[in-house]
Amino acid sequence: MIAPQLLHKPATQASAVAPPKRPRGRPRKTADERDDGNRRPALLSAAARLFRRQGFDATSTRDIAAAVGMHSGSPFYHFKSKRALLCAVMEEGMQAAIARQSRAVQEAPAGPDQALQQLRRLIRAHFDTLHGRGNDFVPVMLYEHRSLTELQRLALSKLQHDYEAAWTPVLEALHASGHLRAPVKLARLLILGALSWSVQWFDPRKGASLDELTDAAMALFLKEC
Amino acid sequence: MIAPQLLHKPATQASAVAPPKRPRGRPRKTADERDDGNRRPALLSAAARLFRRQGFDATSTRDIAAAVGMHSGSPFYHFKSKRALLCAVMEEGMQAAIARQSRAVQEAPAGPDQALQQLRRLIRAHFDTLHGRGNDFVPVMLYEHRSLTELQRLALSKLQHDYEAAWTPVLEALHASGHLRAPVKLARLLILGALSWSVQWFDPRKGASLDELTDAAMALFLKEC
DNA sequence: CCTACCGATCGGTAGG
DNA sequence: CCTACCGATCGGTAGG
Repeated sequence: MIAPQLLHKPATQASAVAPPKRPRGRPRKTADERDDGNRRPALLSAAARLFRRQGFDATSTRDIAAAVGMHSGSPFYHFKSKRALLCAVMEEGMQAAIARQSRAVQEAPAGPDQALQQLRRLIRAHFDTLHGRGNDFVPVMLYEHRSLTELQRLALSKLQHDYEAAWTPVLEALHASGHLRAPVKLARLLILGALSWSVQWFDPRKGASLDELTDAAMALFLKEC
Repeated sequence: MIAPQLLHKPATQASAVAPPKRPRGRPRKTADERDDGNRRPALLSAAARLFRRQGFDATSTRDIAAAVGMHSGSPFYHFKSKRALLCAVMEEGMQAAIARQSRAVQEAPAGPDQALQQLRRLIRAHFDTLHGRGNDFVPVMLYEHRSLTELQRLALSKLQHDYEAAWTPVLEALHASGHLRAPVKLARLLILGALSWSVQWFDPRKGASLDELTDAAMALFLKEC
């Protein structure tokens, strides 16, 4: 019989540098039950931040390990390759972006200018995805798409399609009402490009705010009517 | 004693692999007179193509050397580092782009809608710079800006500024005439982004042509009036 | 521009 | 998740 208090971690512990002691006791059966399972999100976040700042090739797996207090070989316990880690970052980012996007669109109030409000919310949600605090996952995808294998690209293309698909009905409505003159398909590509390119120049600490950016984008793409 | 013929290479020789014989005769004095002086443009073109396709980090200097039939150390005879080669590619690309752009703007006929025609030509010239045959230099700049040193970025920023500056008076005229509603500075950033992002999705072999793309962009950004 | 080479770094792994 | 390590690759250089 094991004393109950031995099943608990010590209260004080240098959590960032020293590896936490493994909890002992009953055997762990599923991956979710493992204590080290919760290092995976930290690994993903650190990788996203470093990949965004330095690029995929310029970031070593040793950099990533060090950023979360691991030793050089340990990331490969969680991900079978550096590329798999990159792909996981992108998938995580796209899932969060899709969730954020559909939340935003659903909040748009019904009314005569509903499509306009929906577009505004899509644009604003996109900027949040790119420039929100800690949102490095999707910018990594925009930059490092080329570093994936063909198979990984295929896995991601469904998520990308879902993300972009949300724009089509809104743009079609705006085209029908005369707010948008360009062909819908090209308009979608150009609009998403205009917004996404902001990762190259937008600095949250100076210049326009995300709200002002959203206003400017709306004014640029839409006719008054 | 060694038979003289053993000192000569065999007469038949695969020319792509074997290095060409040096011309003999009078000594060469200036760099321009050297036979190898004309290998530099080939090196730049090969580097641009490979950097665009594979990325800067994923392309080795050995890849580049092989693409022009050199041996692995020889590119460093022409460029003092891999980064210097990258920077030269970008400078070359920006100079060509600026020349192409000012040619295009000057061709615009005077008239009541001159600013409209100038914007159309700016857009079309930008697409040519990104998607014209052999125009890999500027796309490399858009992708690999991060791989430069701080000093190199500084050297390039003047060229970039000159390129972007050409858009401002045109956009200001269109703003004044009511064709453009968004603030000029943000409009310029968003427009250039929309166009530049096309390196991610445009395929000259299918879908819209560059002329159709230009039409769509004009329709997207401008009001009828 | 070639030959021959170096030092450093990197992704990844075996075994515990 | 750590320890200890490997094979491969890479940018760059000395000397000719």
